Amino acid sequence: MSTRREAVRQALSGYSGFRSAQDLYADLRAEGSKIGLTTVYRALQALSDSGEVDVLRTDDGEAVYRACDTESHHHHIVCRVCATAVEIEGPTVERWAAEMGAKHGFTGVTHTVEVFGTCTGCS
Amino acid sequence: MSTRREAVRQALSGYSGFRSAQDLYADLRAEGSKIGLTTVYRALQALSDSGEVDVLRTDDGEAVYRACDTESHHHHIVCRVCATAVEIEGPTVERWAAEMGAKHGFTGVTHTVEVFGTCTGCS
DNA sequence: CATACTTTGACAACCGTTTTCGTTTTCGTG
DNA sequence: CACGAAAACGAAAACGGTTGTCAAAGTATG
Ligand SMILES: [Zn+2]
Ligand SMILES: [Zn+2]
Ligand SMILES: [Zn+2]
Ligand SMILES: [Zn+2]
Repeated sequence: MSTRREAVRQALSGYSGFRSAQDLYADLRAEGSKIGLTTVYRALQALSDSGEVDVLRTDDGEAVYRACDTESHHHHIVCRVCATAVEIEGPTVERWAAEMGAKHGFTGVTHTVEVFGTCTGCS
Repeated sequence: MSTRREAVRQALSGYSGFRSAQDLYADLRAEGSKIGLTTVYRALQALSDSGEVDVLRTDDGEAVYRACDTESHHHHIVCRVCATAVEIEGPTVERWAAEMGAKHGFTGVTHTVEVFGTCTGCS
């Protein structure tokens, strides 16, 4: 694990919500780092490949990242205002997705689930 | 409803799966239409605003559209190979999302759910 | 026709992301 | 420590999907 990648990981860990590559780049530069945008992208790609961070696309196509507490499969409920994310797990939705796949004859079924709302602090 | 917008809607209706703006543009030009790419984007935006088509983002950030059978809230199971989509509904997942929101004190809870797999024809 | 209003499409601009490529840093070895 | 190979780095250019611009074409109304 290179120093730069570690810096990106730490910058991301400082937030409880999702953060874009450009946000993280700005954060790191603001605190004096001489890191390049390219390296931020590379670090995030590597971290997401290894399952250490979650990635999702916003409605306008931007990729946002989050350092998750667990590497096992889970989902998030994200505040629309402050972007704070809470990790949620649910056998219910896992079972439901699998059943839906089986019911329609699909194999190798996966799913993406995101829940949005306004958190207690923001409402 | 202008002629162009109707043409886009029909081009989209011809498929059972999700289709990108550029795909639809190519389709229309291939069948002789002189439509411009800008107009395709405008038509899709209008159609999605009015709830007549569903939009989602692929993992690489491209927006894909689908003319849905119903305008009410529902989800899809999409074939990873041929992009055919089947509409699915489930009180289970709706209830689960609402419960998760309530449990963590979130208000105005919404959700996005996509299921992927390989359909019978492609596996 | 004349006028006002809307729709269209070629083209350029935009913006997040990826590629390129020359430089710097890191690391194993003598 | 010195050396060379390999990996990491960052600036700038390229890329690709999407959106903005603006003049031309279409449409309705009187
Ligand atoms: Zn909040
Ligand atoms: Zn799941
Ligand atoms: Zn298929
Ligand atoms: Zn739902």
